Amino acid sequence: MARSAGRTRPVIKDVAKLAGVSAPTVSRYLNGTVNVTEDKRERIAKAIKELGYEPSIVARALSNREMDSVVVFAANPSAFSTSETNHGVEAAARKRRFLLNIVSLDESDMDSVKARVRMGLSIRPAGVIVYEYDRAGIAALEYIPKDMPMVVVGGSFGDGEYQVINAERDGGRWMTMHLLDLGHRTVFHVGRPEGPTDNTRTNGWRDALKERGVTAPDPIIVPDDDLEESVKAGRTLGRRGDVTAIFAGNDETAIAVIRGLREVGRRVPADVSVVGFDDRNFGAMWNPALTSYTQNFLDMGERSFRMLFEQIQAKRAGDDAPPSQVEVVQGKPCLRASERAYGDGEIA
Amino acid sequence: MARSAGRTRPVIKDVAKLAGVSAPTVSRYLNGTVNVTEDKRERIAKAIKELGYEPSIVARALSNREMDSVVVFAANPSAFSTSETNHGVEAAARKRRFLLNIVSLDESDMDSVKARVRMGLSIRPAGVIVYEYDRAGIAALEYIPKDMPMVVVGGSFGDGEYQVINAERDGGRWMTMHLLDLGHRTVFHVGRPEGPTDNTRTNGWRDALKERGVTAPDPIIVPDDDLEESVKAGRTLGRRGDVTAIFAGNDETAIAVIRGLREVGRRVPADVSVVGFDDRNFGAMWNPALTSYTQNFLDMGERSFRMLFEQIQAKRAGDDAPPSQVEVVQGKPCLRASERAYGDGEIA
DNA sequence: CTGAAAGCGCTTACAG
DNA sequence: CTGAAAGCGCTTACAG
Repeated sequence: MARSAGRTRPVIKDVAKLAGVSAPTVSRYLNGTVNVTEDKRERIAKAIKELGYEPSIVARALSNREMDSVVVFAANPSAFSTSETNHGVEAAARKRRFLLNIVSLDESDMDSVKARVRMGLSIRPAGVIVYEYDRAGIAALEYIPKDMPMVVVGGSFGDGEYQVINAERDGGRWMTMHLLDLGHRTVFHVGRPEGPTDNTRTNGWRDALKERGVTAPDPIIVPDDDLEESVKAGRTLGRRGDVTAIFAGNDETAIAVIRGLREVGRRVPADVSVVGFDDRNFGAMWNPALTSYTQNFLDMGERSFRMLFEQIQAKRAGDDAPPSQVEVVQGKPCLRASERAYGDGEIA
Repeated sequence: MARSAGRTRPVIKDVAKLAGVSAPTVSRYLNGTVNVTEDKRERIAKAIKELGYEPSIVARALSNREMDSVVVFAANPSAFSTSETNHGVEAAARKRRFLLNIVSLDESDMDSVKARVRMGLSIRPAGVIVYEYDRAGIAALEYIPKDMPMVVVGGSFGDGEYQVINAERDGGRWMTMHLLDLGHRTVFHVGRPEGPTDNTRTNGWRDALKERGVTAPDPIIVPDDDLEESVKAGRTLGRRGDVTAIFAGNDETAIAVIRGLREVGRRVPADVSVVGFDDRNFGAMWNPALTSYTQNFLDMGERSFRMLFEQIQAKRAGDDAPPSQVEVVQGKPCLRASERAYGDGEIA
């Protein structure tokens, strides 16, 4: 547990003195705003190295009225999707020497959203990223000044200007199509509450059925974290003769549904095909190994920062904002053993 | 997607003018460093409210040479333990109006540790929290100045001054004891690579066996994320006649071990008891429902910040640093159905 | 191309 | 208790 000795950090003036130039010249060298003659460049570089100088990002921020920092506003901060996206943002930000601030939002405390956003903005970040999967994220938008570079992650294809969307809806559509392609007449759905955006798995399921011209059965919506309800949904569906394929809103739900199905004597996948979503929670080791769909949140995070950075650069250069854009980050299916073609049942 | 209009924020001078006092007086009111007369207090409070004034944390930071911010250094940023601890830190920090910066470390890129730490320190945070579960975390310590308030999370009971430790080792000991209490002669272990601290599950397993005077069998260490190896370990152990109880280093491993055991014809828990750790990944829905051990990372995060804040306050007040301390955050066992008393096998 | 001056928005001695 | 002044460490017009 060695700790280095605490000596006071050198400042720009120290560098200037050692290099025999003025502080503004060092500043210009650092920021590349104006040309600095070659010999001075060299002396400055040498001085910086010798002193181990690192510019104060705080002083720079006060001067620039803006900090080289992004703040991420996210409800549900300990979800895998959130932390993995954060990680991607941080990695991309670090390359530009931007710091990441995390401000959590709380779905169950909507009153605090405004205060939290203001607190996050109090460092005057260069830009913000809002995870718009839920009401808190959407509420946050209202408090973010219009001229602040911003990108919205994960939400709807609404009227936002800069968005990075994940394949929630596309994925749901894909999984449902897959089941339909296997010959199932229709696909039932056990999903989670939908939230405020339309980029949802459940909508993807609806899309697929609609495209194939089959009427969507009523979806069964189970509260988050209530596995017992999902087991019950499995039993309910298992007792019906016409259920041969189920798209579950996530892997936990799928596994609970399978349990319910078995409790009423249905085999998976022999009698009923069940697929999940997220590819988390160890579905690959399940019996049968669970077919699922995985998303690339790391990539989403990186792309979000890059999209934000374009806006920041344009703003700093005094240019027009880049054209608005929506990037869709595709996930991919993980085909395993929990589903099968319709009619193959007797073989199992 | 409403965005509020961007007007420029009021500064301390605006408040001073409106309240009919000087800026330093507003500052004193805000920081409570010196008494301000009642009538002025009221006028200032009114002006702040009227203008919607929020102090610039950046300007304050430049003046104080310190920002109201904590930086967390953590490798493995998308792990549940990390993000949940972060969440706790953030929640506690927010109460003190501190911001949270996240800087990820990378186990596979030890060369970057120094640069990342320096970058994190470049905002001059009031304190830092280092997650010391791995080599990168430990390496980071070296670059943090001695006079910087710091708390170390999760690591060993080493020579650190301020530590918040989770129940890795205690938990491992508890689970092993539990199996021993059920009458098993010994407990085998399939664990993950141990890392650099001694606060590990595997050490807890050793502790328990030692306390009971039983010689520890060789542990089987499987690489992270290599489930096949764990399945293999299950097969290997299953072929031996003397294996009746296994403590797995986490739930994934436990489930893979169970699979291996079954492949060679052993029943769980009838023939072999298996327990996991972490209580993640849906072990409760497994068949048999997996006995495991859960930790409170949220609480760890909150405690870490509070411990840090004590140091920060002392430093700012010019007082001596608080006495060094180690807080151990206990987890708790989740007893389910994957283990049973030794000798009950024939009943199953 | 480069330096002296002023300013970003606070806080902290220093007088009163 | 309170105000005028100076300073935190940068950057950006403004002259040269």
